[in-house]
Amino acid sequence: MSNKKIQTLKGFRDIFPKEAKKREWLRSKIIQVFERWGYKPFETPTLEPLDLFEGQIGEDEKLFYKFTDHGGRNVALRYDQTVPICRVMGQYKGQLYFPFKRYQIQPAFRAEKPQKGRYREFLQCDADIFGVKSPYADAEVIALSLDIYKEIGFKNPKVLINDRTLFKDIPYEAIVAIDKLEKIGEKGVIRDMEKKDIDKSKAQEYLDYVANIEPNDTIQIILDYLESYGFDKSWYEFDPTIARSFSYSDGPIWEVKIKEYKVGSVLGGERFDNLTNSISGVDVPGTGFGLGFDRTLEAADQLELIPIGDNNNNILMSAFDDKTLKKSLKIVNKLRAEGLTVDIYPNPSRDFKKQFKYADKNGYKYVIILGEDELKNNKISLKNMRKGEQKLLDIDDLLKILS
RNA sequence: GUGGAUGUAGCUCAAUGGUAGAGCGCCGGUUUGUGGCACCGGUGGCUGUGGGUUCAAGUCCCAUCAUCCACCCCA
Repeated sequence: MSNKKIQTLKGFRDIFPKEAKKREWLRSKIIQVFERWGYKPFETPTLEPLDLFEGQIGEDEKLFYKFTDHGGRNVALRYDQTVPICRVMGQYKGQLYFPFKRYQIQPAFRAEKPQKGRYREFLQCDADIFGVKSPYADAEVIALSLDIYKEIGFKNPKVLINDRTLFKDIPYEAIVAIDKLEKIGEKGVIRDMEKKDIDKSKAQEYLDYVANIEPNDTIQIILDYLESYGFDKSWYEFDPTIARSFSYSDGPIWEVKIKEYKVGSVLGGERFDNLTNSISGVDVPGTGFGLGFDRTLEAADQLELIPIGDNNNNILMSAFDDKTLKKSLKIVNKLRAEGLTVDIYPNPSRDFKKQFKYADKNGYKYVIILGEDELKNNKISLKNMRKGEQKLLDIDDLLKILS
């Protein structure tokens, strides 16, 4: 094997047609729901000044894809969509009318070690409401979170909801540890806290405190909202142990999990009233979520929710030689105008073997043969690849049969 | 960043330290205008890379790179 072989970078993927089709399906489902809820599409640049992200997202700056551009500026690839959209909120303040609802579907880049359900370039679908402090805004985006999973076809999605204000007296390190309760258990959480120099007794105290937290008014409003909207009770739950260790979240926080998908949560959301201010000095409250497209896709795929796109009605027009091709093109044009999918073999050859094989490999149902004989008689032959039958037809009959 | 597993043909994998193989794929033929099935034939490799041990290394040792998994963190 040559050592000159160039391959995709770690954590980056090539997406083949079969996979791309699935992604297309899911993407359109998600957009459909966003649009139905009145959210408007938005896009931000792939590259931003490094300063935008640094300091806003956790303390671990190593995860940024950053470099110096040709003008000597420190730049970073889009790390998430929340921070850039907050930049937008500040930058265009006078031009925006609130409440402002937008959705955004773009790749994000994180230089993490890849593993299952985790890539260095991954697609995120964000939706946020800006300019509304009320918990009803949180309730809306949480309901939206669930509605998307409903629309995709999941039977057991569940949104776990909590409020960061309930944790006001607990240090950040403890919150991070408690967030892992479900995964590592009580003992694990306490061990984790001890590692971060929290007293064992203090750790236990925090844990007990969290276990006994009662839902506050905000949570209650959200839960009522979800119930009124008509979601099944098993689809949402107050969970004081979810913590989403985002440094910028400061109100309701939530994540969506899929019962059968063990990799992790597929969506995470939070209120971030101070983020816009800390980026641009302008006060704009916000709340919303980031949906992990790749994980959602994996989960949907695992549960076989994605319809298998078939080429059942797809057609291959064979190509015989220069003369017949002229006529073939006219026919192909007509068929496509009827909305049919017609592939034409891109290399005319009297040897049809390859062309039929090509049709078979691509799962096409029909092959139209227009060779010397057909041209002479002003007809075409239509072969049904499933049945193996072949008929000699007039052009008009062909149109009738196929459309 | 930490820990573990694995790197052999295009793919999935074999090969007690002793001549590198199979299945699938691909190409050709049985069919010079017909795929999928069947049969026949063929193409295929510096065993990830670099060192070391040995008469002899795909196999043992070290390093390095890559992939996967877990942790960390997150989607």
